[in-house]
Amino acid sequence: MKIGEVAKAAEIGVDAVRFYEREGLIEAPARRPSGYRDYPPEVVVRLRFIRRAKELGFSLREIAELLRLEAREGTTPAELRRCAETKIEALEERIKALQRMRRALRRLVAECPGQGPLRDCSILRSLAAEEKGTTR
Amino acid sequence: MKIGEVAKAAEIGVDAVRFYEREGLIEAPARRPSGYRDYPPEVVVRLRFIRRAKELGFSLREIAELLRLEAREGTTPAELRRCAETKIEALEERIKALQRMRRALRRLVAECPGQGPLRDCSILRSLAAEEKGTTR
DNA sequence: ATAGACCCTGGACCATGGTCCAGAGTCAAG
DNA sequence: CTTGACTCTGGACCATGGTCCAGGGTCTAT
Repeated sequence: MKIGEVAKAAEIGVDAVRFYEREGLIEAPARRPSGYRDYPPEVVVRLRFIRRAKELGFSLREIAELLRLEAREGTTPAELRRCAETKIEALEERIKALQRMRRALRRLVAECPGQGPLRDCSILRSLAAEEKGTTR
Repeated sequence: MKIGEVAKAAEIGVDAVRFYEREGLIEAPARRPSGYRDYPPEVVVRLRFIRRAKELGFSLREIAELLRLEAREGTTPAELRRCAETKIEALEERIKALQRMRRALRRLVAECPGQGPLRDCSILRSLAAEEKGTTR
């Protein structure tokens, strides 16, 4: 596949594809005699993963780490396991924080528009919790 | 409270506080005769919210929208309700995507390091789903 | 064999979300 | 009444994650 084809399939720009290659998120593909990049179709899955993970708020650095896990490139199995577990914990915190935010919004919808004295549905406080001690 | 105090309490830099003021995420505080900004303590909650939401991958624009919801500044109650519901749906997609990713990582931990033929625990595919039609 | 769509490299430029001065004033402790 | 920590404004600068040329080659259809 040519770069324009994979870019379109992954719904990103061709420049982004080349950028990810430079940044080491995808490996440099084979070249045709013309010099054109020639991609295997699997790269599309990888590119879509990158796009979606970015939308979820992961940095390219974090995405690179996830991709390294996927490729099982953490030296030993034990090392890989430890690394994956760290990532799982971080994901869990993130999920919980989003759930708290959702709960606050649900209360806003359920209680507030009734024009009553509107009980506590503070979105602000939904993220007040500190994760001290759990992570890092 | 002086800017250095709120910044420390919210665990961000004083420059960030002034930046958020310029960007309209917090309102310009009263000034002392000296010209020093003088904050009410509540601003700390708001600043912590901004910091945490940023860590969750929200842009300042999105955070501003959430803060507007919190302040019930969506014109009519119906409008506010509609807006909040949109945000809830978006949150739900995000939560689901993170859960899929977590599941993939859990499988990686559970199955792979046993050096067996390692079954399918593709992290890549955990985000393959497209949200077409649901949002927007 | 030529137009139009695509690809190459390299570098300029952009938005976001800040940080880091400089130069000047403020404030609390000793 | 001076020293050191803090604050002010304004502007330069930074990292991230790209986009957008320019100048040139390639490919395919007519």
